Amino acid sequence: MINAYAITGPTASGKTALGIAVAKELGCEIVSCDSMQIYRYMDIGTAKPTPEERAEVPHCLIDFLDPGTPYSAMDYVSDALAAAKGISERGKTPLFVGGTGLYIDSLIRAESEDVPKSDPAFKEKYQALTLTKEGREELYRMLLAVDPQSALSTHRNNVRRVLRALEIYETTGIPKSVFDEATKKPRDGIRVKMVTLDFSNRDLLYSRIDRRVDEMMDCGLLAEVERLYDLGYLSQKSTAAQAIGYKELLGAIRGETTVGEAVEQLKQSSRRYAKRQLTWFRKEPDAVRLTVDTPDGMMRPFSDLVSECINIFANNSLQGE
RNA sequence: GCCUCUGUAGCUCAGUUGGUAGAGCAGGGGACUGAAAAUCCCCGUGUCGUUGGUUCGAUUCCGACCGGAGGCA
Repeated sequence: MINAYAITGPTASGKTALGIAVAKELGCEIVSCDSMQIYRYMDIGTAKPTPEERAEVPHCLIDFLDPGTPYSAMDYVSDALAAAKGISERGKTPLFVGGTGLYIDSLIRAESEDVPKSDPAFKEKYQALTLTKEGREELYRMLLAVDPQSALSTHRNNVRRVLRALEIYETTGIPKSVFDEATKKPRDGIRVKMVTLDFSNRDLLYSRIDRRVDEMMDCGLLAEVERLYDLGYLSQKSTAAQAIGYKELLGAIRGETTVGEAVEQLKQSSRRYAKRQLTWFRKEPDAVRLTVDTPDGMMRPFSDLVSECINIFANNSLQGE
């Protein structure tokens, strides 16, 4: 049994600094849980921990792929489990830090064996149908016919999910809803105590996001995006091209918008992303919520957050144990 | 000082031939297991600037006042 900790929360909530401080106190090594920090060259825009920060505490699952290399939640699970195992065997505790909710959940919850990999060729096959409303309706009807349970829990407009469910049925003959049953249980072999950072005052979160974007621009985000563009990493299908910050500034580099407009869009995309993250983490059944701000709209003292987080991790009488 | 235009949701504006109002954006809520920083769903009550008048009834018509923009002096 691997015992591990996790710190999650929306972008700009202070996960990175808190994680490092807690890791130093508790003798942890950090396993990143971020779908974009895995890529090299995307440093400023992903708010990747700096080399100095990474020198303080070992980090893994950062900076190990070229942008555009396909990577999935299941790739993350196997990489993260391997990393956690290694840390655990060295007598340390893995501390997962990051904001990619799907990755964390996939790691924590059980998975069904035999779920087929996602195959790009399958998407190609139905590409034409996804382009029209009639085609999308047809895809949905196909799913309804073979896997009504998944169809009913998936909106007909959500083409990605409809396609994925269809793919699973076509390749296995078994409805996706059957495989999904397995994910309701916790994963064997690992137990994760999770703290999610939360704000009582969202205006504070949003002003932190706005300020951080300005700081990223001051640190040369535009040049970073230009470099990725020149290296050819921001093509249509690339993961990097869908990353917040990169996709907005790409428009400015191409002359479609001004840099000022792109920065405003970037801020807004980040705010919306943070909101989605809050929605996700709010629903984590066993996570302990750590409110990082005070009622009058200030961040709580960092040392208080560190000690409170440590207390939560050290407390063995959590629910379900 | 006079004239014209204008004041409706956080913002930009529609609209009501008089029966207390609706779009876009912003914002809020939610879903989510092999693309997830992705993808998708749901949500619009606001002293219709203030105050008198006409009217069964005014946000709508009339007057005055207050704020804003422009023009003439």
